Amino acid sequence: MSDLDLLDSAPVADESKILEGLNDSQKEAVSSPLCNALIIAGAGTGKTRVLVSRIVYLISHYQVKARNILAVTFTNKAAKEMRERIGMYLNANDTHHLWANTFHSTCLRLLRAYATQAGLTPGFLILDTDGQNSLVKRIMLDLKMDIKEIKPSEFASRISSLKEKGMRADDFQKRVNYIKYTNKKKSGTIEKLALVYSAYERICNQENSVDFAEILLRTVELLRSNSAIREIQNERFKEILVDEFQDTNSIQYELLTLLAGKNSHVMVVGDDDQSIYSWRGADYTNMKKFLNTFPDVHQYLLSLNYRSTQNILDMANTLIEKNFERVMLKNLKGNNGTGSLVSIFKCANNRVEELSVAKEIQSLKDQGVKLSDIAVLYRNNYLSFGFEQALTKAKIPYVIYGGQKFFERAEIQSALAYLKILVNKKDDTALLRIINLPARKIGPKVVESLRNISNEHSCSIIEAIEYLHEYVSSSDAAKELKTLYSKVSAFYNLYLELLSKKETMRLHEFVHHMLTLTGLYAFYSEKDAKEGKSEEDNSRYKNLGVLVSNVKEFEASVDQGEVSVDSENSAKVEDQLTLYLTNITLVSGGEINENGSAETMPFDCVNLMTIHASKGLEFKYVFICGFESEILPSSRKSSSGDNSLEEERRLAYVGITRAKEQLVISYANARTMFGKNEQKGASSFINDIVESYENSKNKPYKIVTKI
DNA sequence: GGTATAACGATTTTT
DNA sequence: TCGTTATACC
Repeated sequence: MSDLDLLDSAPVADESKILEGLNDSQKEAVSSPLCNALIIAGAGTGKTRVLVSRIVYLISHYQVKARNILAVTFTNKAAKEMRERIGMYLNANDTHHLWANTFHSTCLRLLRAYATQAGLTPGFLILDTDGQNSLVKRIMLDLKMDIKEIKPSEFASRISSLKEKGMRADDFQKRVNYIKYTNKKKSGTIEKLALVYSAYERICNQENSVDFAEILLRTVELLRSNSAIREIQNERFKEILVDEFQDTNSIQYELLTLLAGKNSHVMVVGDDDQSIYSWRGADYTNMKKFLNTFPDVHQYLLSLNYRSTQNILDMANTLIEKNFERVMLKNLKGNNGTGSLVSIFKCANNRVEELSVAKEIQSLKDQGVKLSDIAVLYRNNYLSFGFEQALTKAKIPYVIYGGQKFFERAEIQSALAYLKILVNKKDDTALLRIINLPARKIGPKVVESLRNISNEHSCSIIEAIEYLHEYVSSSDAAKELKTLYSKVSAFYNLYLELLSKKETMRLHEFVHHMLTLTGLYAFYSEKDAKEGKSEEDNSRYKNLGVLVSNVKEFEASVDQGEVSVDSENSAKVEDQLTLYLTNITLVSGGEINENGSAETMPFDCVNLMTIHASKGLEFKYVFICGFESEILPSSRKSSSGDNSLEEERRLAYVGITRAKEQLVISYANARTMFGKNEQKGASSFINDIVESYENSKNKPYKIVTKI
């Protein structure tokens, strides 16, 4: 046993303290024996607290070593929160050894450690959604497909969901052949998809890049096929905990079965009533599956709600009762008293709705309510516009969650593309983005010739240029190739210079240098000027500067050891730039402020967001707007799941259960949308609730008419 | 290689 | 309605 291991097993917090303040059912779950367990945790019932306490309990009571525990979440935000909360109980060493991460970073860590065995070249990069779309587009154009008929993004997302079902391109091709054989018609689209998928798979391999779904699928395949590696993980992960289990898809489920060994235990926490991502592949029936397939699953139910008043919970309970496909029926009980009645604003039209909500917020503000305690939620992003206007008019500050993300901006993506080709010269997707940006007279003709060479030699475009360079320096080179090289030589020299400079300076200095040398700074500041953008207001030039700051901040956090450079299994020390690029595609935390750090609002303001984005959050005052037919439930039929009505109901349920003290539900009888005037009226969900309380004297709501 | 014009299409979103 | 995007055309 090493010194580290001794430290590792030292008890950290005393047991009574961990269980202190928990209610009986929470205590039961936290102190569960070492076994497989399913915790069904209703909204606001302290699910994260139970998970955190359980981990601490495993270490202090069962003497499980921190390094033998794996906690998995869906979002980085949730992972970060969990690590922070656990960190308050554990010593630094335990916290360091514990794996508390998203599914994707967990898998990525394994893939980095076993890159070769997984069929990857170390240093592979992650292809984000934009990159994926542009690659699919490139493929479809090459295959002479009509990208108007089928949008590349449509195929891209279908490829992702195939991967999430564990289906590879050749599996899919076989299935398509079978369908073609049995059902002669209507196979056109899927035949095309099969072609695109197989080309996509091939190019990703060539370019040494993996998309999000690939990270999971490759890990599953690695563990499936390599029993030695699988056994190491089984040995290591004795206790596995999963948050938001209702959001797992089939590949994630399989991953869990592969990570858990015969002697491991899996504890999953979830709420089927809050499953709102099935359109993205999430399958809450995994909860039932878990119960039926894992051995001896203990079940725990948390239904005491610490968040909301009983009136709010009654609304939620009444609504969700209409769902038939629930895994576990639960009725949320609160301990915060009855509270005030839920208001249903019945508005003449959307303008009235917007003004009424703004007016109500104004009066809360006048009562001294903190604006950050207020949220305006809506089903669709485009509904935010009217509320923005009304709030602006009333001079009430607000933030919108989930606008355009910093790293998705064109200028940032271009800068990153330059960085990517320096780390991974096989990344043609990145190269094609910037080979002629800023313009350097490398048009489609030149690019085509380069791609012909790269196809011939089955190498990347940069490698093709390298090859050209060598060939041209030899005496009797063909004339066409000489002229071709002369057109790209300036770019090639730039590439070489960047490559060598990269090694001589600090990363953020290098990025700054790169932006100057490539001419991106000049290019974008000119563009800003042309469009009359003031230097300050979100100019692209400024954003490039923010990128440099962000890199600087990243460097500082690496120095402080905050970013885990995995020391176990893999002895390889990652290139810092690779690490940065991976980090921002996988862990980019949304908005970034002018200092390059994760954004927190410096002043008090109202929160505007979709109901989806509000999951996991809570606010004292919540307005759910546009609670109308065709909007909620949405009139659009989902492509895959046919239970869309139940999912929409769960979505409304999630919205309602965000509110702690006061809830306003509003709808408009008439709405101008996309220039057209439409009559909509109350959501069927409102009608259902009203009907349920028809003969009741104790209605949890009141209807307020606004004209 | 940049600009004008037409055409399109518009749930939800994390990794 | 409004923003993005592909295409045609200098």
